[in-house]
Amino acid sequence: MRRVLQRPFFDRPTLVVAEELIGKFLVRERDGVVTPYMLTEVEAYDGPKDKASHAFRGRTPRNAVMFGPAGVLYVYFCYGMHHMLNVTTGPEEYPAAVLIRGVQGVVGRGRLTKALGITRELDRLPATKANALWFEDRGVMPSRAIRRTGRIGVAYAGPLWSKRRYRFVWKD
DNA sequence: ACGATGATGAAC
DNA sequence: TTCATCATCGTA
Repeated sequence: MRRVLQRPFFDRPTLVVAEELIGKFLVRERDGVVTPYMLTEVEAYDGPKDKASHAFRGRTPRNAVMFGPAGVLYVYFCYGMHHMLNVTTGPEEYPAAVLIRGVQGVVGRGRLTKALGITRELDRLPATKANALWFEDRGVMPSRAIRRTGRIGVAYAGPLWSKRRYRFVWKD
């Protein structure tokens, strides 16, 4: 079984998409080489009231893609040296996305994008076509023991938002 | 614990 | 046009 995840998968509540992405595969094609990576760590950024989300202060040129349709890549540059990879979720006009924090063998968002060669060239590209970067269901059963924790690196948003268990990690 | 390093967005 | 901030990481 090998199925490219389509818009209906992403066009659901962000927390549902985030949890279900664990155990799915992020597939990267570079120079004709296709490499699958099983997703092990993600975070949800959910709606205009989420103080930790880029969308909290409304639509800007950078975050506009979060307000668009689901299943689109959102890649941005942070701390002057790291690229962050997200995929948009939920209906149009509702700003939400899932941050990809780790895959099997590569932990950490900055490291992940560096290892897979992900830059803003991929920003705003659809994640639903088998081209450059996409997601697949390869039939791996999601672990029943997915761990849920607060999100990392968002203390500035205050305890209410940083402690919400919007982070999903494969049980290992 | 802290510096690197630059895009971003808000203020002026 | 400035300026503080930042969904981080490596070194100490």
